[in-house]
Amino acid sequence: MKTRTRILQATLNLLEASQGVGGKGVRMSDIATQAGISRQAVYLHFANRAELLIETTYYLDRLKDTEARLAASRSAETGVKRLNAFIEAWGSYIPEIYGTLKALMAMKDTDPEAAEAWNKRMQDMREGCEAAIKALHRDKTLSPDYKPDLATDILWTMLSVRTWEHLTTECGWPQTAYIKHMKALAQKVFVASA
Amino acid sequence: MKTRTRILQATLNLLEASQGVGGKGVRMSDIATQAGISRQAVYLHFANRAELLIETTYYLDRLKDTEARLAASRSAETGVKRLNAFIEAWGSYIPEIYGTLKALMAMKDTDPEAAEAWNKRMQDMREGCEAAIKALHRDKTLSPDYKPDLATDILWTMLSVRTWEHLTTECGWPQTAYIKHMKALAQKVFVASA
DNA sequence: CAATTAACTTGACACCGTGTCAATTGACAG
DNA sequence: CTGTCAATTGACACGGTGTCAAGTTAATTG
Repeated sequence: MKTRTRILQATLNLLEASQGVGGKGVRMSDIATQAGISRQAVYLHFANRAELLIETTYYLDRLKDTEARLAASRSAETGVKRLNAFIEAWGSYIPEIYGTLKALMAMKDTDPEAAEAWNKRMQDMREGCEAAIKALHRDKTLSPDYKPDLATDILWTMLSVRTWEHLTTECGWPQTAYIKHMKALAQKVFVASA
Repeated sequence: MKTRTRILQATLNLLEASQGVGGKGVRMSDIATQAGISRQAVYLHFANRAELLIETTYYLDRLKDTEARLAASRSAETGVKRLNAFIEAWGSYIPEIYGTLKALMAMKDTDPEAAEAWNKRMQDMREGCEAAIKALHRDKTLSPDYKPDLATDILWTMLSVRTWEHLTTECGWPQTAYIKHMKALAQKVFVASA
């Protein structure tokens, strides 16, 4: 296994682990140790912490095959099915990548590159929301209370990582409840009542 | 003006200002300079950065008279009015305290005392949500789709600082839109359709 | 008036984590 | 044998927090 990959994998392991327990920041030296190399050697592969974190998210995407997951929602026939499939896909994806996303979120406040990477990811996610809302709109099943743009903003916010974090961590919802209630809520809010 | 108060006021000014522009962390030395004293002197009044931040939030509460604001929602006759009054009161309060809350949020990830202070605040806020939902429940106007506990969780999440942050910063909603749409959304989700 | 006390100042320093640099080692390839 | 690549070691700068000791200043009090 290439050293670069070992570093990425080590980062992933540590972010995953620290998220559950202490939650305190994973250091470059921790990552190096876990990867079995010296701290300085990490910098032979990644310019800085921000770059490493960003590359780790790409590595994760490859591992989890993000694209394939979202394909399901794209092929749904009706707008309602598409909305549900998207919530299911994205909602199930969050817990798998949460550790890494959390580190990126923390970093975006101080590092402009991290902020950009984060924004790009969230913008991609927004497109998924927009597509689901537009599918409803074409089906004439979008609630007349909302124009597509507004509905997209609200859905995007509902499905944000922060919202997931709040419901599962602060409210203690199990993952299954999150998916279930989010689907129901989206239905109630966005789908025109028959 | 007592030095302690000057420090608190300086902290407030800087948090308010940095939130709008750079957003980068306000340092102890910045606060000291702004208060017109030496960096070390700050530690004569506050044990550490976390304590200073926490005390600053209390200072803010006193300045803004938080209690009085929430009184309005408590005196509403109907559940629906209470819900609206609470959204109005809390929703208008957030932008006034956002700078300070943001600093506290950032700190809670590393400092256990800050985490506790944050949780306490959010728990207080949750009580406001719970009271509004219970008022709906007593009026028999709570949507049959939700038990009070579940509705409280959802309202609490909807009105969280993170949600406000997302809608105003990421989606670019003006404050007026935030209040308007939150009221409408809460109505739609929680109030039983006549 | 002299002594004390509280609030603050200055300068120095330890600790941590990030990032950099120079010199060195070991392995493998032509 | 020589060059090169990947990694190692040790040292160091920087920024931010927090601590400590010694000195100043002004008000308080016997």
